[in-house]
Amino acid sequence: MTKLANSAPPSLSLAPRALYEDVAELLRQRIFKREMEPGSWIDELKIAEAYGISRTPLREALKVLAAEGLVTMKVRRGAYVTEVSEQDLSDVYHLLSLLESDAAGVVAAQASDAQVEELKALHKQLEAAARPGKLDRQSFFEINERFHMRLLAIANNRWRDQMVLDLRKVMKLNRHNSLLKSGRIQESLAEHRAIMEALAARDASATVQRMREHFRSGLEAAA
Amino acid sequence: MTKLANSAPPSLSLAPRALYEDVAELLRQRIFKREMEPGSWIDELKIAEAYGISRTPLREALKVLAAEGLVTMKVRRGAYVTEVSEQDLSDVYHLLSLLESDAAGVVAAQASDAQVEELKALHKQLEAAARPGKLDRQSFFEINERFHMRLLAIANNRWRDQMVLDLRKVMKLNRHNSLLKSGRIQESLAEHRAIMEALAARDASATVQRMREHFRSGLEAAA
DNA sequence: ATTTATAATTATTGATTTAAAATATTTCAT
DNA sequence: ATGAAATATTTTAAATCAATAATTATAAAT
Repeated sequence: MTKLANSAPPSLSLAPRALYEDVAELLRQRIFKREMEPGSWIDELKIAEAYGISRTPLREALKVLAAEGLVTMKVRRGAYVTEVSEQDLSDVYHLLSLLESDAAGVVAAQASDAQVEELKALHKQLEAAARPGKLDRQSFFEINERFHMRLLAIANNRWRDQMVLDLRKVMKLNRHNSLLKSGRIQESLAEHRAIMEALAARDASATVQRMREHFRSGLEAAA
Repeated sequence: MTKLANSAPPSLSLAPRALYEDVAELLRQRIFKREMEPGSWIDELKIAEAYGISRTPLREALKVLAAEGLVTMKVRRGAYVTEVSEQDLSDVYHLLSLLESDAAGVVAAQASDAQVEELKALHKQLEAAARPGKLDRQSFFEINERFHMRLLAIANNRWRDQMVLDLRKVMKLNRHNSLLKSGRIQESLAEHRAIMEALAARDASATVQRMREHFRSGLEAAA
């Protein structure tokens, strides 16, 4: 059984977290791993007992997950892992595309030269990871993820960051959750290249457009 | 003192709500009315006592408000009403503009004729409420709100709905929260007219564009 | 005999109370 | 005036109590 009690000396931990935060993170991971399946009810008593905690922090954690959309609460019935329909998936993907494309436009328009250089460097790593004959899928996915996250950070809107984070969590509820199919790495790279070009040219509307297409391709590939 | 206990017969209430939901709504309203000011700490004991409830449902309510961005939680320090900076306000407004404009585009492209007629009818009411000499500000604001909400509903993306709802709540934290200044009702009406035209013509990109401009004008007027 | 409806039981969530841990404040000594 | 220790306040967690929904069993009717 997973040990949950904060056994580390509290004085040493710089950013102490409340128990309900830990529980929320633990449940998140279990949900993503499909150890808890969409549609299945969450038995408070059982889980609290399994983790050796009381129901109070667990219930608070469930409220947090409900706000993220990962679980759904029914009054007097409890919480169950949210089921996402194909429609939901498409809707969420649409919003991710909208938000991240907008972020890309903001970056093209307002980022410092140093920040654009930073993205260029990440893109270069991406090219390297996808070099024909030396393709490293794992690296490619990781760097791709970093690129998107760094772009968002540079766009500098904490409210959007939070929304994108939550939406990505919902996407993870789906079996075919990857935003990037392994079959189309070269296509994806080409799209990234186009985005990078527009970004370097400080052409905001072109950047937005190309990021949208990047997402559109991703969805079609997933369907 | 506000009475909180669900004294109504449970069997009669069609959608029974948990106590923490009621508490969350109550706190929301108090925050919006500035009875609780941004930056001020929330004393769990005092509030629980004042409402005649225990701290547990109050704490669960605070988790919900935290997810909405209305309160901020600090470990071992408790919760305080979120302070929104000018930057935050501008960021949130930007996202509202992005999301609602996108929704307008979706409606232009996919709504049924009946749904467009519905919006036309609302717009007609708006025109009536703003008729020179017979201007009814209160009505205008209400109908305007209904129009935007109906548009969102027709766009039919529950995830976006939720995000817009939360963002609007954050906007309300600000003193100058109105998305529509009373000084520019005629301008606002003209913008609405332009949106309605593009919508009726089923011109999605024009609809998006004009909704964006509508929001842009709103922000400039607020600054 | 089978199916449906109703009543009683059981299990689970919702809320309160109580106990423990951490932080902030105050007071006293240097 | 500054710093340390003690006190008080406040949050966090656990345990207890209450209310509601789900289930099962029983009985009646077709």
